[in-house]
Amino acid sequence: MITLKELAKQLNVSVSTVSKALHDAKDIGPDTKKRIKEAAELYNYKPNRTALALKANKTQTIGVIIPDVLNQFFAKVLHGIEEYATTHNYDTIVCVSHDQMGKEAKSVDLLTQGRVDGFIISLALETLLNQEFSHIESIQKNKKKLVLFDRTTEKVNCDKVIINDEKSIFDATKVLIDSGNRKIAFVSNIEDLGIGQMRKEGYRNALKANNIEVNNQLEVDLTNKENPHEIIINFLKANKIDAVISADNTSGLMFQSIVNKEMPKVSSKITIIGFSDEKTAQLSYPPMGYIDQNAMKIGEKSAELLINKLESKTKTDIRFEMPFNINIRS
Amino acid sequence: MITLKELAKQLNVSVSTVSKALHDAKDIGPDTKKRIKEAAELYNYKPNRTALALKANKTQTIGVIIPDVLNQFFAKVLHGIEEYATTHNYDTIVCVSHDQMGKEAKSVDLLTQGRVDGFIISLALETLLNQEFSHIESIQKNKKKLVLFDRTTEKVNCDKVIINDEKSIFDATKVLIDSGNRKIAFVSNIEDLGIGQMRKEGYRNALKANNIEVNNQLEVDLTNKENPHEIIINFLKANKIDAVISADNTSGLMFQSIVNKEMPKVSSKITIIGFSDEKTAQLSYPPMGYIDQNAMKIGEKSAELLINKLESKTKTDIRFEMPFNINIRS
DNA sequence: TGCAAGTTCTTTTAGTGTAATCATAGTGGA
DNA sequence: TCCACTATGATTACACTAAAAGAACTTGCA
Repeated sequence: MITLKELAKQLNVSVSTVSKALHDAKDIGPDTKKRIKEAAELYNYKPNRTALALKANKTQTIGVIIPDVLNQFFAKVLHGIEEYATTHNYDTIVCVSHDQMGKEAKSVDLLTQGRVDGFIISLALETLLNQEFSHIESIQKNKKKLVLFDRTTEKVNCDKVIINDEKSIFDATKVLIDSGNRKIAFVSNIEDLGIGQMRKEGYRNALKANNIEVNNQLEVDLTNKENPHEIIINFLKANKIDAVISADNTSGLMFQSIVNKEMPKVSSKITIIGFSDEKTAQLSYPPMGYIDQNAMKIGEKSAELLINKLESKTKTDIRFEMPFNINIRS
Repeated sequence: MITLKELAKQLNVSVSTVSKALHDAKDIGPDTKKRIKEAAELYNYKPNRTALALKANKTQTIGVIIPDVLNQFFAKVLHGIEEYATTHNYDTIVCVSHDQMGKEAKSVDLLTQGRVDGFIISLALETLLNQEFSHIESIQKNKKKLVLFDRTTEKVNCDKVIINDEKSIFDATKVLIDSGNRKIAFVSNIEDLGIGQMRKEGYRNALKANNIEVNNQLEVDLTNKENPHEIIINFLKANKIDAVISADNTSGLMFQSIVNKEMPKVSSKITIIGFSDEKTAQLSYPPMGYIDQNAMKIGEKSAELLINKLESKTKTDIRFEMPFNINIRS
């Protein structure tokens, strides 16, 4: 952790000579330059990033605020952000809002004070319920850049990376219908989220579009339930189903395990699709179908949009809709 | 983002007066103090953290380097770190090593240059294989503090938070034996990790300690296998088992789903224990037993150790062994 | 030969936001 | 009048970069 000053002293030149030499300025003599560079190498000199940040008023750091790191979706997005940021020479500071507006606002506040250049945020549930965005708007007031993803709002103008939740479930349901399934159950443990509602809409709309009656007997709500297994078992006893759509990334797994146990003879014939990925889908047997939201790409895209704004490569706000893939076992 | 200077100009006083007033220095007149504080409130003045960092040579930031964010264990540890750090007024910069030594070293290098005060690291697989720790040692050379967790090494002296992998599996296996199980299978998809080996040792030692013959026919290796389902199915056909121990946090789930399908009549009688948590265990039916490593607490403890060092509350290196809990369905 | 102009290298200065130390002006009491 | 005290201001340092200034030297031309 040697500084320019110390290096200069060692070499008996001024601080600025060292600085210039290391920046390959043309007005420094070739031998001086060489001498200085060698010394810098020797002492492993690296400019202090804090000092650079202060001088340039640019921290090369992105603030990420997500509702939850334990959720696979957000973890994957974070992963994508981290990867893109690192390769573009930015650091990533992570804050978790726990879906609480207060924590979200506090994180924004803390990071705004010269800590980060911009934010990538997926809004807390509470923020969306209250429709209270003043803390988010303060980001822009303070001239920081902002990208929202997944949990966004129309009330704030900024870059956004969104997912067409309605369409993804619509399409998945249609796939099931097209393969001849009629009695399609809908399981969800995120009925309390807006995206949960939109996904349910997608399911219902797909049924309607194919002249299948919507029957809320087939909609299984596991949200915050104590006894999900019992609910599913009772449901299976009461209803004969062809296929299952899961609105989240875990209840499909649970469903499959129970179907296997309770109705092993037909379980292979019941197709289950959830929001998941290759690896997780493999955990169920037979492997679940899954809607891949490309979570990592969402992270990468968000970071890309933000960094482009920070480096003035784009001026206008971009609304990017991430495409999704539907994979089912054949 | 108003600065002291601007505030001073507004109020027609000097910068230092404002600074002092806001710090409640006793040598500032009460009405001046009040006037300044009101203005600071009005303009929402907050000291610039970068400037503070430069001045105090303290960033109030922790660098966390983990092999993978998508792994539930590391995500939980990160969560614990973030939580403890936030409540103690530290930010958390996250880097992912992807188990590559090069990335780990680069992250260390980048963050060492005045970016963070200390590190919390779980070593990359490659680092452990190569037994090459110079980049880790450089942290201490640069007077930064260091805490290692889970994937640690005896070759570096620092605070450590460790898990007794051997004992956790040993105890879990013993629980199974004590309930009368004899043919206990061992499944793992982390045979390539040191902890995977230690866990297998724990399993074997428990068998030996209870006079049960170790039979490597019962040890199922799924590490990096293309067709894990097939392997498990074949295994089940060839061996009649009483119980299963999983060395990782996913293969147990897969096993349960397959057992349900292939042998529904006895599947309830086959107890499966893996490394997991309440919520994940619930995804299998019947719910898996699980060894809870208290991952979040590992994160909290690591952050606590680091921050205590940073704030000179402790001097000596601490080696903390995190206790674990074994939960099985009754 | 002498000196201006130009070239090459190096140093000085300024500035980023903050806080601690040091300095100064003004007031009131002895 | 002078000291002590109060209130405020100026300076410095943190590590760095960029712009401007300065010094030393060479070149070119009368």
